[in-house]
Amino acid sequence: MKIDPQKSTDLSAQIAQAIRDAIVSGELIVDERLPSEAELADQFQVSRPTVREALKRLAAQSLIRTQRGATGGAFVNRLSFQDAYSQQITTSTLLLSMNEVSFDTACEARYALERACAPLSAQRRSADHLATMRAEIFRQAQPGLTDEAFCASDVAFHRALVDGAENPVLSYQLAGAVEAMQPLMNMITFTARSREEIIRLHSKIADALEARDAETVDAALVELETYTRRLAHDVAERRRKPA
Amino acid sequence: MKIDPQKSTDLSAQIAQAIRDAIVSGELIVDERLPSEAELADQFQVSRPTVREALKRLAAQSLIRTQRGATGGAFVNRLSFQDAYSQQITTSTLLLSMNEVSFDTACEARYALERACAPLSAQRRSADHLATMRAEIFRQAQPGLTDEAFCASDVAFHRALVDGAENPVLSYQLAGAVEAMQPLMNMITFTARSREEIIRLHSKIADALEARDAETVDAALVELETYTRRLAHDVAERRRKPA
DNA sequence: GACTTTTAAATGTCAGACAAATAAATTTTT
DNA sequence: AAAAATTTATTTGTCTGACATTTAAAAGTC
Repeated sequence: MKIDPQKSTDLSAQIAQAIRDAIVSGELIVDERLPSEAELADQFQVSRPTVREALKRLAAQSLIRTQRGATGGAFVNRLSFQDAYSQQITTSTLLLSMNEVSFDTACEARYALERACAPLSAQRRSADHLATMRAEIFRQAQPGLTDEAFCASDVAFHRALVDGAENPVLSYQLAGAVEAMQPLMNMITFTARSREEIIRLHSKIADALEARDAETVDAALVELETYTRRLAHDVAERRRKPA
Repeated sequence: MKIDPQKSTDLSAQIAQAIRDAIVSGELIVDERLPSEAELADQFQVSRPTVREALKRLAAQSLIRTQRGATGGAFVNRLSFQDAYSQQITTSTLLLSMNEVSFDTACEARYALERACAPLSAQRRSADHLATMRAEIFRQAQPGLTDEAFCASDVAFHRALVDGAENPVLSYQLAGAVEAMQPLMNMITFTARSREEIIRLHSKIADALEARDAETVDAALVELETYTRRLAHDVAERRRKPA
């Protein structure tokens, strides 16, 4: 691991990259302890604060974890699906909120991906997944539910659908697509009528999954996508020329 | 923005989280300048190195960028699709390499997602996308191509397929799935015979996309998935009881 | 007015120190 | 001898203060 002191970028960024490369390439393996901050400072010929800045960069990506004390230090972290999930959700959410991505574009991507899970989910969903979906449908039918709570339940429903495919990689990839839509969905006001329709489609999906009927799940997802986009479109219309 | 000095976690982590929350919630908007490090140190009642560690954490996630000089400082960064891509690829790659994800699982996820793009790509692909795909197919047919180069070209081919859907959100989500497979694919030795078969299927995909025939694209992708999994399976077999 | 120089403000880096946590080694007590 | 308490060494976490470097604006000069 070497750094180029001539380079224009920050030393801490260079050091972080050097260590990151070592991890990605397998030179440093999971749970391996890195040299102490003092030793790293020596190796890279920089001060300890600079090394620490580099380590914090890596910690922010969950690539390392640190422990204090006699046997402490920085250790290569096994990136858990959980950590990967939350990073993906943060990144996806920010990406959508900062780049004027149209609702249609995001919605299209989300449903395209979700439909990719549907056949697998129809094949493999457990009773547990089904129970989660039914429970969320029940919650969505409660009167007096806020729009935010309705959206959150919607996300939980769709996550159960995705998780039903029993493929952790797929669940991970979808987490961003589904959760990042929530802020966009929150702009929609769900009337009693529209909630009813959504619940109807959710039920249709749950029923079809129970029957392991992939085609009907797909059809219901298409319907749901169309309906959601219509709702968003109406909101946009009403905002353009209000009452 | 407040932090709790009682909390057990690092001060720099708490400060980073406080600022991150402010960005995600929209309290801090794109291109807005954060207070200087000295001012932040004052506000949070910590020292400047601690503030700097927090800022480096945020920089590692591309949430802020820093500039030196008189009008410099830390600015809220507009998360570009490019930045989001690379983060996703790094995370996905590490996730797969560190968690003993089976080739089958990763492969299934990848092709499920890719097939989700196929209909859109058949509808919208430009001549440019097609040209890229043809060029990569041509490259793949070159004799003397290393396995790594063949894999890289394979990735480029599939990226063109995904990009053909003309949905940046979809491209972003797929980037991880497609690129993260590359290290796994690199474990396969591509014989002349297997390359021939892959090229045949790639050509079939390109032809179908040219004809805007979504169904054939889908069928070819299924074939390709099956074939790829068979190849990986054979490698695993051969490794278990060698020659 | 155009060019050069100065200045001020900000980040980048360094050195050295102390605090706090933690496990191992040592000592004391039972 | 075993158990408990204490000490010690190591490492990260944090602070202070300083200087270097970069950069744009302000001041000065022709």
